[in-house]
Formats: sequence, C-alpha cells, structure tokens
Amino acid sequence: MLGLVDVHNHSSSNKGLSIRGAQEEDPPDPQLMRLDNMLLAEGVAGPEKGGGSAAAAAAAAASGGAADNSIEHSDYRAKLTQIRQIYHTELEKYEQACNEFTTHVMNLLREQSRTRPISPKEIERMVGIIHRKFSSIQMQLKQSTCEAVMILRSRFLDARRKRRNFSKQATEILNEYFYSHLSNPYPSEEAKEELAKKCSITVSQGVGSTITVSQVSNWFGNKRIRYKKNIGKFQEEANLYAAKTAVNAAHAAAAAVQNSQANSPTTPNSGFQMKDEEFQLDSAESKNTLLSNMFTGSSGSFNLPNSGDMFLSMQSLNGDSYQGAQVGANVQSQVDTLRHVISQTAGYNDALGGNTMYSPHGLNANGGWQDATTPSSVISPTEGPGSVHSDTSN
DNA sequence: TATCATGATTCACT
DNA sequence: AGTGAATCATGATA
Repeated sequence: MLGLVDVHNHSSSNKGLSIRGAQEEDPPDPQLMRLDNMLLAEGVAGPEKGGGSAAAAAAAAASGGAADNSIEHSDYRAKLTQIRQIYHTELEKYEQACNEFTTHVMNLLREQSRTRPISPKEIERMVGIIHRKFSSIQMQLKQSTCEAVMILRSRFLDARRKRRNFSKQATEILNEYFYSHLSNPYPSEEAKEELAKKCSITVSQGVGSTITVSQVSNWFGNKRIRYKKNIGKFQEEANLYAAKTAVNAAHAAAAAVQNSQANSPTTPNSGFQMKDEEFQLDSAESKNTLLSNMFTGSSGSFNLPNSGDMFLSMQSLNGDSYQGAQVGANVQSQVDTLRHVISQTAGYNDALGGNTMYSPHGLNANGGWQDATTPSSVISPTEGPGSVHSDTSN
C-alpha cells in the first residue's frame, strides 16, 4: 500500500524501544484503500514516470474528442504534476513530523521510565495513538488531493464537453478567413494552425483558453454547412467581412500598383486597377463577365511570382500563364473579396430579403464548393446555383 | 423561460 | 483522414 507512513524504516534512532504494532492493529481501511487506488490510477501516487498521461488519455477518450488534444493534455499533465508535487511534499512533511513526534514521545517515555516503570504495552499504545493521528491527517491529505484531481479532471472534460463561445476577435478572424476564401473555404492544416494560433493570441477568454486546430476545423465545418444552408441569413455578415477585407485588398493593390508603376511606367490599359471607375460597366452581367475573363473561369488556380503583388498577378492571368499550381493565399483572398465587392456594386438591392447581394459564387450546382485545385471547375462569380441576377433584374 | 446561436459530437460517405 | 449532415448541448438574449 502506497503512501502509508512507515515509521519502522525511520525509527532506527529509537534505541531499544520498539514501536511496532500500530499498523497491525488497524484493519485495512476501505476508504483509504479507495483513495490510494484512485491516486495510483490518476498517477499522483506511484512511480513518477509518465504521471497523469494515462489519465489524460483516458479522459480524452471518455470525452470522445478529436485527435488534437496535445494542448489540453499538456495542460492537464502540468496541473497534475503540480498536484502530485504538492501531495508528495506534504506527505513527506507528515512522515517527518510523525517520526519526529514519535521520537519525541519516545524520549519522554524514556525519561519517565527512570521515575516509573513503563510497560512495552504502554509504549505500543502511545505509538498507536500517534500513528492513528497522523494516519487521519494523511487521509485528509489524500482526500483533498483526490478532490483536486477530480476537479482538475472535471474541468478538463468540461472544457471539451461544455460549449463556450469563442471571443469576438476569434470569431472575427475565422469569419475573415471564411469570407475571403469563400470560393474554397477549406483551410489547409497549416492555415488551420495559423488561425488557431492567431485566435489564441487574440483571444482573452481567460487562463488556458486556446483555440485548437480541431476547434478551427469544427468551426469551418459548421460554418460551411450553415452558410450553405441559409446563404441569405449570412448575407449581411458576408458583406461586412467582404467590405472589411476589401479595404485591405485595396490597400495591398494600391501599394502593388504603385510598385509596378514604378517598375514599368507604361502600364497597359488592360491592367487591373483597383479603382471604382475601372468597373464602370453597365450591368452586373458585364462586370461578372469581366471577372470571369479575368480569372479565366478558374476559381483560383494560378501561379504567382509574387503573391502579394495584385497588379502583376492580374497581368499574369492573361493567356495561359496560370499553371493551376499553388494558389497565392493573399491574392486568392483578395480575389474573393474583389468578386464580392464587385458583385455588391452591381446594382443589387439590399432590401431584397438579402439573398441577392452576395451571390454564392463558390457553390457548384450540387451545392458543394468548387474544388479550387481543379482547373476545369469553371465558375462565374454569379453563375452558381444561388445566382439570382436574372430574378433581381426584374 | 422560450428561442435562437453556436461549438461539439456522431455517423456515413468518399 | 477529411467532410457533410444531423443532432446534441449549452450559452445568450429577448
């Protein structure tokens, strides 16, 4: 049985006086057994190595959570280690105190034995009392340790079982990504990690509140499905974020234009300018045609020498220069935003119940998102299933 | 307290 | 393994 104060091992200094018997007298306490078993199971008692990881894994398995538990695990382990340390420190203190007290009593008895006869039975009785007293103290320690572990564990589980809303900033970051990648809202593993990191940095939900990659995945899963289910409901939100990112895109593009003009002063007119007057076209249709031409129908598979250079990117889209290779993330985001902004300025009425302003260009006929890596997935910004430009023009 | 919003879970599918 | 869809469970709000 672990953790019981074994005075025998420490009482060699009690010359001549036997102090055995205390434990033999006590029947095994079932409650103490339970506490010991639990502490062992939780990795608080027992061998130091790997303490708590099994329990954390068990807790994770019990919660049925996804694979991305490393952060929670390390959190859990760290706290369990803390509890473990406190437990062992206290235990040691109690052992020491018990020994010291026993020694002290022994010395007293020894002194008394000069003036009166002291039977071994009396000594045993005294030692028994001391041991029982310290055992009960130990029991309390074990009990409170168990409680601490239970609390930690329940918190660990609750954090995953209970739903907690993300902070506004975190939701904003996720939404910004979603709406600026609306044509293909499937962040890569790296992007998810990046988002999780970004959200966790920005988030101030309190101690230990991080957003994990699986939470990002959950969020995008939910978002995609809910967006698709009721695009109209998300119109306003989409407009908001598109406008937001459009500002960034415009800034980036303006900077890019400046750059490129500095490099080549004789910019051809066919170049893409981030100015409204460049899009002074008659109808939404023509604007969308322009866009369709610009993107050659691809929802975003083009090769960029410099993903941040909007102007050069657009020029490189002419002809067959796009390769269907890796999408420049920044430009893709800007492209999505621009599509939205352009469709937004195409004369649709905001008052029309909201299912017209932001056409779900990223959705294909089956209601699924186009695969951005498939060059054949030609889709016009407003030619998706939710496209209602013909309706709204009436 | 009813209702909606939303994060998490489950399951089937590819 | 990643995703869509359905569903659950809880938080927020009117």
